[in-house]
Amino acid sequence: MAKEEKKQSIAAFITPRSEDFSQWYTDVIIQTQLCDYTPVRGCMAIRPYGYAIWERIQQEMDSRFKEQGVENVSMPMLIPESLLLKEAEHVEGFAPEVAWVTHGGTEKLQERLAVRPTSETIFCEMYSRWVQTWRDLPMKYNQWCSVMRWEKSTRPFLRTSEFLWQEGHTIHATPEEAEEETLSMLELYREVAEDVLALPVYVGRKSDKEKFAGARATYSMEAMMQDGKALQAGTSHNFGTNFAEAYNIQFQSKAGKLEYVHETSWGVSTRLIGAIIMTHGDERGLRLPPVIAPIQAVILPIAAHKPGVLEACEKLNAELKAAGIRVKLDDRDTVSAGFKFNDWELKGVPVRVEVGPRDLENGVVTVFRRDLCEKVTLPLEGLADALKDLLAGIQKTLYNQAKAFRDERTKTVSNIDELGEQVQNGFAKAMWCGDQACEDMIKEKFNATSRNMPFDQEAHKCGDTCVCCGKKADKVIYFAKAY
RNA sequence: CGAGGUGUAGCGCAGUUUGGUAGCGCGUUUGGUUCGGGACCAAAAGGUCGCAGGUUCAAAUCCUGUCACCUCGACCA
Repeated sequence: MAKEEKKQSIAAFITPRSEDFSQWYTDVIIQTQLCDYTPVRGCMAIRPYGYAIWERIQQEMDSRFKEQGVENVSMPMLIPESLLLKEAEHVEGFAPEVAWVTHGGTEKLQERLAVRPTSETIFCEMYSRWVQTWRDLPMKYNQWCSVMRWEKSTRPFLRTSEFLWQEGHTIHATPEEAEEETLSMLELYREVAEDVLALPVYVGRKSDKEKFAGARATYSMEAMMQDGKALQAGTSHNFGTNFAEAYNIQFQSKAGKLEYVHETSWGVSTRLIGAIIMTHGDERGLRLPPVIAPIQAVILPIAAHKPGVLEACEKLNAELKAAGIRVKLDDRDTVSAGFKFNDWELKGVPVRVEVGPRDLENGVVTVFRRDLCEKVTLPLEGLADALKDLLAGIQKTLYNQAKAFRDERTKTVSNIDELGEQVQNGFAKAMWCGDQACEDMIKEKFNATSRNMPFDQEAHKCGDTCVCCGKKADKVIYFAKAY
């Protein structure tokens, strides 16, 4: 009976995922100390454990950017109103969510300054000064920074007023190069999402309705959360010469002619952390993919007061560290082993290595893998190599589980009723005529939006009439409710 | 911006209907016993009840206003 009570109190730490997904998410992020609410409306504080995940994502992304010849820069946080206003579509898209600086100290400013919601405009302005000739091209710059958008409703990591991200901005001499850049950055994002974050994604092109304000074409990767809703996890835009014309970014070509540059931009944000939580988390809390887990393995001394236990743990700690595993020895003597088990499971550490007197007698350790919540016994000898294999296996398992879930919840639909039903549950793959009126109606009826159109349309073709209006249709597209 | 909800100790809440000494659980601190799945005992610290005004002998409680946050919409990179 006492046991039952205890069980209930443990369960009470997190709202069951099955009961209330939204509350589960909030409970998990707060209790794992990834972030916290602040006195600033819609803005969160990212705590050390959450920021460590972001740093891992940054490292993985940044090294790949650099391999692609992208260089990092830093642009001002404030953008003069006149500069922001130069490209009409862009302004219209962002105006409702811009925060303004109106005063410097006690003096009212001559011209308001926008807190950047994104930095296309300032990059354009600077590119127009920096580029002269075709020999200067391409220019491929990126910045890691925060931006601010005055969102009406916010959720930690998924949509906050201020958020951390990277924004890459490139300019090219030809449309072909710009398109190639746009697609190769999307591919880079897909690779990081799937191989590093274990997030299966659908990549494809956005409809005109859903594309970025001022873009000729927008491509995205879309992940499915455990409630069946879509999360746009990264975007890559091809602006053509749209911004170049508005901001007068010209260069002299080989033929001696003045031409506009072809421009791209692409970004991912701390939203990816939200995606990891909502994709891999379970009833016990987080499950972090080993590649980005700040702590990959935690060593837990059992009966630490018994002779030899702590020493063995310290030795193992040094060995695993030397082998390149991000390991932590939890030698707190203020909490029980049972508490630590739950604590590290909540925090999603991929493996836990238990070292107790009984293990040491037999020259083994007890290893718990967080993905399957299973315990296995491994020999102490050569443990580092065994753990590396195990971590690789966990990475794969998390990806496979997420992919199986997504695939199961993605269904081809052929009429509006089927679509309406399917988007309650997951992604609907359908044929679409290309008319925005159909997207509007689907949004109106089911609160679902088009996500993107797969690149290999022929391979995904699933009919020839529009899911909404029934007219002739030649586009395959995914619909879903989205975050 | 619309609908609903919540503001009382670090956290979670009761108390508000019917005004009358500020409560409970968890956590924290100290000491002791424990230690292979969220330990136990004892003692202690901690709150101008979101904020402002009003009614009253007396307000966490009633009235007016206001702010913040949460959920669901609407809006949206």
